[in-house]
Amino acid sequence: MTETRVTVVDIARAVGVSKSTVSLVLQGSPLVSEATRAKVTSVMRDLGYVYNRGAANLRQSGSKSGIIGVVVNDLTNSFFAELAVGVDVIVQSAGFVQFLANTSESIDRQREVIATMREHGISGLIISPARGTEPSDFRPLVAAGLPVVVAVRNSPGAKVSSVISDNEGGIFAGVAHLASLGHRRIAFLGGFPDTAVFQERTAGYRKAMQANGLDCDDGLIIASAPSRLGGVEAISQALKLGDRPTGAVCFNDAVAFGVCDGLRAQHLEPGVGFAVIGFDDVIEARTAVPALTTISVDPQGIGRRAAQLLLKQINAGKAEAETLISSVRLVVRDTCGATRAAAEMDNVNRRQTGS
Amino acid sequence: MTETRVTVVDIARAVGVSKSTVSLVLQGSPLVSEATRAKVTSVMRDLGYVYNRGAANLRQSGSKSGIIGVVVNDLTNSFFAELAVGVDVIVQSAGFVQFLANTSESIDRQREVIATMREHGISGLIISPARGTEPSDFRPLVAAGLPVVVAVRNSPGAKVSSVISDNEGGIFAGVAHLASLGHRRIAFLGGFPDTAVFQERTAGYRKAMQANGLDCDDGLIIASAPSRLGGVEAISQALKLGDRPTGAVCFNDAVAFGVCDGLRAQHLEPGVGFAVIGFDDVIEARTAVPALTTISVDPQGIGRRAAQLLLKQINAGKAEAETLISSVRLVVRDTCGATRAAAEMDNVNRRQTGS
DNA sequence: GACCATAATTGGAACGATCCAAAAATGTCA
DNA sequence: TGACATTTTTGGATCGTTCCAATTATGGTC
Repeated sequence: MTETRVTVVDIARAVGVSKSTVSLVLQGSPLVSEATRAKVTSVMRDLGYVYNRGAANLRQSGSKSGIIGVVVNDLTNSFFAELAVGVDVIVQSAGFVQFLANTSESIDRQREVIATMREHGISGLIISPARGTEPSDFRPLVAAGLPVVVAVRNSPGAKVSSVISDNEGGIFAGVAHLASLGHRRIAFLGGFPDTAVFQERTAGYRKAMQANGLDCDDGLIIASAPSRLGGVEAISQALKLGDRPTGAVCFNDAVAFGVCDGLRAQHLEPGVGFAVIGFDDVIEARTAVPALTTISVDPQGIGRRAAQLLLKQINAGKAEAETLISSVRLVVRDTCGATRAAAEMDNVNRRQTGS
Repeated sequence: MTETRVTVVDIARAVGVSKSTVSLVLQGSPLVSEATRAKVTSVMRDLGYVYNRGAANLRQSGSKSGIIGVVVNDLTNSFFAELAVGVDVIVQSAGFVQFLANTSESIDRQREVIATMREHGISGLIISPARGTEPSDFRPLVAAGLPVVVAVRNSPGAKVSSVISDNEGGIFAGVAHLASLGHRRIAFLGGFPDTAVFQERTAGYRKAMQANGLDCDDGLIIASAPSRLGGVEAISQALKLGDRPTGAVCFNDAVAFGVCDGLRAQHLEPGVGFAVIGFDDVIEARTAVPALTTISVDPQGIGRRAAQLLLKQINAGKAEAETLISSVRLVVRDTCGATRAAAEMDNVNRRQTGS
């Protein structure tokens, strides 16, 4: 029920020094004698003093508030939750705090959230932009000299740093794997074509098809919502093609799961009649049946690297826009047919019943 | 590259009014004329003005900073990620922002994080305390008049509000379900006994055993780490008992998955030779094979209610400590044997091969 | 046009810290 | 002891906003 909060002046009065001295203690200045420092800190503890950072960075020029804004588009997606944790690890150990907000893919909410963060004087921003974010949306931020790092979703054209995963390389590896298993007609399923991630992944697809001497028919690229439902739609469309594909790399794991659902509806078993590869390696990929072959990315690592990059820029005052590409790796499980082929070799009689 | 930030005085000068008038516009005061309001807002936009909230709540007595601190013990656990999202939904729609931090179950980190949040003048705190948090840890917070809501993990003895799930009722329902399937020896597996959650869940277990006329032998309660590994250990211990249990309710889903692993190691199939019920209903519970029967809680709902409770307290100035209990429900899937019993009835020949 | 009520505007003093130049205390040495 | 260097300490002034009392503009009425 202490109505009045304790300030430096209260401390100063109690100790018998000036507020300037207390301030110096607060900043750990070497100018203050050991004796007074001890007295001051002791009294601070006794009176239950809490530092008022708002008042502090009012005086301190610029915004060294020590707050890092983190904006993600979907925190319920464990991919982004991991990302946020990665950021937090670095940010906390650097003595900063994290301001986390969720946009739920809403541009409006994203705008509001960024505005509020700026009002609170964030020292930097890490953002996984909502779909439809324009490069120009970052303009006022960089103009104000605010360090910004874009994570996961690239924003070409915006003059900001970014940390993304190796979308092209990942899909390339997936396609190459299917080709090595003997597939000739390989589809790319899912994703919105108006996103940078889609562009990068289909680029990897095209390169891999060519590199493996396969026919790169654009009809084999079927866009859809990047969701389970989108996957169902994409595969049903793919199976209607004249020269049916025998396998597919998918935009992400959600699409891949949808593709598996769609295959079963057509009495095809993923990994037997049709090979499926996802992207992300979400938790369920491991535990699903059949387990999903997928491209594994390290969201926490991306978060950590984004945070490091941002801190570097904050300390450097103003650095060049820089792009980091986080490597990915193919995790072979059951839906691509590779393990199954080996198992069948082993015992022909297993698992006769479908459903 | 605009070195000097734009302030109300700049706006005032540009428009030709006093800073006080600009301030009134900022607060949406009805005292200012429509004409000037329009001019001011327009100039604010032109000059790219950003409101300095720090300076504002320096003047505004007390801390109506508009920041809600949220502390969770493990954000990588989707349960807590969902909780944070639930909080965010309410908090954002009320015009507040969320300050999210992760403690990774570290008391030290929790202390640091709370201290930093206070320095930034949070208006309230929602916390899922790290293991080992003492009720006395909340003392200075409530003493300072800071509204606090404890979520998920109760902290009996601390004079703070809390939102928890119906641990007792959930376990009661699980035990009752197993009893209705004919089980007589039912174990409770996993969890640290020194936590409030454990106490509540075992209380539900004991009540249900008695209510169903079953022998409530304390030897059937086997504690362990609340993890997959802990589950493996707990079940191996349970199977060594003289009068072996035929089913178990587990502390949480992670333990339940571990129990399934342990059963298979003993050539028992979950849901056939032994019934298993989890708690939480994490995402993997649905997709695992066999799918986990579990007590479903609604973490996002808990988050929302915690946020609502906190906002109520913030607005009310100072309210009584209040406890909300979020209801749970039993989700019957495969590991309890109920669906299997039905399926066997249907077709005796299905699924002969294990593993 | 004088009067009044109401509407709109305005300086200056806060808020709680930091910063700076300058003062006071302390130590050193001839 | 005095002169000087060095270590500690200290009053304002300041950051960008809100608050308050006081001032000025506006409109209506007789």
